[in-house]
Amino acid sequence: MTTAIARRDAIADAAIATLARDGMRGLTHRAVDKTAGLAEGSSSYYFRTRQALLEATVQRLAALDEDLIAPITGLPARLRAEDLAELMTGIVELAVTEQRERHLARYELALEATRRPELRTTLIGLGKRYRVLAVALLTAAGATDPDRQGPDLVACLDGLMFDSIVGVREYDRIATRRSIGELIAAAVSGTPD
Amino acid sequence: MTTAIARRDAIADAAIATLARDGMRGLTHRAVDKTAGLAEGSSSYYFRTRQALLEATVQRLAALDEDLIAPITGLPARLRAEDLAELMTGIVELAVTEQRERHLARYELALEATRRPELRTTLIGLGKRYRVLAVALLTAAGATDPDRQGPDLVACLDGLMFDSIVGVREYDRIATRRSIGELIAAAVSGTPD
DNA sequence: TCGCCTCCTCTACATCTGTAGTAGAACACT
DNA sequence: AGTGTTCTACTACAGATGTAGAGGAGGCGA
Repeated sequence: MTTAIARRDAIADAAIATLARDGMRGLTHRAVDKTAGLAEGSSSYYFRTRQALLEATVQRLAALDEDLIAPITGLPARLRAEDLAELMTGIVELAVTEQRERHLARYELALEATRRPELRTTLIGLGKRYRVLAVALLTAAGATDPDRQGPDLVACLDGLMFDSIVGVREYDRIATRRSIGELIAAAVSGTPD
Repeated sequence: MTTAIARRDAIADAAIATLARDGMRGLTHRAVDKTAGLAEGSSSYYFRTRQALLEATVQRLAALDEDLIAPITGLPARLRAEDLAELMTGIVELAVTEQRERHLARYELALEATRRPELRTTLIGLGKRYRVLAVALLTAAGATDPDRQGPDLVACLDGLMFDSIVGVREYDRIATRRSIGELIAAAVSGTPD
């Protein structure tokens, strides 16, 4: 049975890779089979409908991200703004380099979720996870209005990532570090209302 | 002849609507015909291949955005940060309400451009347009490093928009206005290096 | 060894899609 | 009016796709 789960994960991983490479249009059972190196019909057997395949893919995506988020949740109650900026820069850097594929798939699925409620609930959960984390971190860093600034920060970082991932702008760690530092500094020593 | 251009624009508009409603997967010649209220085969006649249809769609998108950008370029050399924030808030508000459809299509095409160089060049041009404008506006507002902060600001605003457009977060003008004000304030009175 | 059951692969099939050819309508010009 | 030309719409067709069922390989218990 553990093999079946592994097989399902492998298929979901192949779906992520296919999604990143060929987009939503290229995501077919047959393409996933090929990417996974499995016999034709395999993904169609494990996920009988395309909808089921998509749901498994978002869930896999959420699980992968969870592995990244979990270690961070247990941070100290107080945090220097510089350390927070460094942490965020690391996350962004990872996203636009090693995990580029995963995030491309996430953007594809985010758009698809516009039309599929079942995907939306999973993605909303994942988004909330990030936002709660950001609020906690900004609170620990002494932000002026973390409940608003947390979600904003997540959205801004995602925008910067999107730009680096789909745009031409090549990634520049120094500039990114400075930009993120500015964002966090604005939240921490922001103009109080 | 002017009719032919109008017809092409109408088809491209229908393609944008189709893209927003059904995604890249739902963008077929037949679906565009139906959305445009034209006879089957019309879009296939004007844009023989799907690639041609996609190219026309991004170009139409760029033209529509240009109508929005052009009036702003002739702004005064000096600008108060508050006025800039107000301007940007207006643009974002427009994007997430009336122009939601258009921006959904833009995100779809941005992802597709990952795989199609012909789309990429047009979208890159459009992105540059926005970035140059942002640099000019931030310069006029007295930002500390407009060449970096301009593109950053565009990316951040796009991230906020993406969140409002595909996410659950319902749009809140007051909060958005405050967030954008903070972003601009950070750029203007930012920590000098 | 035999029979059974689970898991997987292969195959079938109806439908959809991209693309291009063909025929007719509208129009301009003589 | 007649004729040629351009524009538009319909149709054809090969290939891809979603989905599901049939068949077999391989293990497990008796």
